Amino acid sequence: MCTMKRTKSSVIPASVVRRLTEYLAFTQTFGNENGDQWVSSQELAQALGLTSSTVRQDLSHIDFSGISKRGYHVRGLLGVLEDTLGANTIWKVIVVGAGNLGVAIAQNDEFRERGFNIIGVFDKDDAKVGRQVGTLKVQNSSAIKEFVSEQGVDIGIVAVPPGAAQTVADVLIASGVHGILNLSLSHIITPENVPVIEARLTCSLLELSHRIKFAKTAKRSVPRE
Amino acid sequence: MCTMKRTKSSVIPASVVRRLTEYLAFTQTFGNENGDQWVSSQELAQALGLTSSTVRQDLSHIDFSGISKRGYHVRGLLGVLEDTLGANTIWKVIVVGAGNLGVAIAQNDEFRERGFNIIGVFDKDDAKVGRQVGTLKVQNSSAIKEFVSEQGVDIGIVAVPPGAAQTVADVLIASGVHGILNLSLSHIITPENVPVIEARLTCSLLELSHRIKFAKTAKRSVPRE
DNA sequence: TAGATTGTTAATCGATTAACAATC
DNA sequence: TAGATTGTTAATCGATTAACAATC
Repeated sequence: MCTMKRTKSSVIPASVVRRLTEYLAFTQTFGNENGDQWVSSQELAQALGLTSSTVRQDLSHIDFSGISKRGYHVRGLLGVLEDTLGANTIWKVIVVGAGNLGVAIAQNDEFRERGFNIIGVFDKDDAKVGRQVGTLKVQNSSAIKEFVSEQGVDIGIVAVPPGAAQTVADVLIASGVHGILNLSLSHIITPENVPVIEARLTCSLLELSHRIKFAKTAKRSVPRE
Repeated sequence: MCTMKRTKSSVIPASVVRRLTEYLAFTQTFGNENGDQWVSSQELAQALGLTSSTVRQDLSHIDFSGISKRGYHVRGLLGVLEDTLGANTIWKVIVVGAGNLGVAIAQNDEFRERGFNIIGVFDKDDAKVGRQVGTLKVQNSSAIKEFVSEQGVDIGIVAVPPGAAQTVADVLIASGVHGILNLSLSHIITPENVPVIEARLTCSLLELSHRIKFAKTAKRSVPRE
């Protein structure tokens, strides 16, 4: 199913990778909805609020060619995007922090369906340890290290209160995870070989809050073609 | 409590606003932890993986001055950041989509504590309508418009399946919300006067997945001073 | 063939960093 | 005073957009 193509140039800029995830999401629904074989840079741009130029630049980073006058073959594009983003890889994931958010993440089937297989939930609060979360039981945070190395956990999701985030991240890194998704309010610093993605809802809400407050003076950055 | 200062230049770039939210988060815990009166651009930079130059540039966008040899007064900085980000404003928020994620968001006390007051949860699935979510009952999506205009809802959080996201957004916009937080997989297009922030966990996980897969060739972008 | 759309180069724009005078 | 740290200007770097030859 997944051809062993590699990306053309070795490093794809983060800004481009972020948009690749959007192209993937769009292409997936696009294919389903109207069985179209082809999608143009123009169409992609319009759907995602970009210029067609940006789309073509972005897609030039992956090892896949469009065809003049037609555009990009939808299923082919889908396949290459999946390869590039690791969307067809099964990852072993644990969640640290069994608060509201952590529990919700752990129970969310969507992640599993997309290959992010949550196989453990941890909390340092004894009152939460042992609780059932979907098919899993909350384990004590002291067990993280052993669990990660025994199970070969790839990704740690950090969903703890701000003060504890860096400490938890340090444990995860020492335990051997390959990447971290940070949902906690405070920034996490990791060594070069452990990428971290910050996905903090409160920060996003504050950004929105600012934009609303100063909406009159703000200019949008979404071009229409 | 909130001095009526305004930002210096009318528009703060989105990249800067995003970091302001991080400065805020850091400053809040920094103040609490070690009662320090002053924080330098150097310290902020180190904590957040930036250069001190970036920090000073960023802070030059807000109407607040540091003092040579000492840095920035922590409480003062905190106040101005809160003003700029609207962190001391109470917003009325509704959640559309009562799936796992939507329900988790609605029940998460942290948002309420930070001024994002969730006063309604909606779903178009009759099976979910009427269910209790914390102190709220899930309402039918058909009631969104009336609810938004009557209650003066400011922010709509979209947590529905990808196909439905734009439709839901359109209803929210027509109903008069001032901003949208999009948690659904697909991109949302809004008119200029309704800012939208994309906060999609699956996209973040895919970004992480890519970075892990191609870690050897990737360069980190977090400078150390 | 003629027209549309790609891939790519060059131009523009914006964001980050370096450097340093001002100042506490 | 001497030294440290700000605020700001200028330089660099990277990302986006425009333009157009190649091509299907």
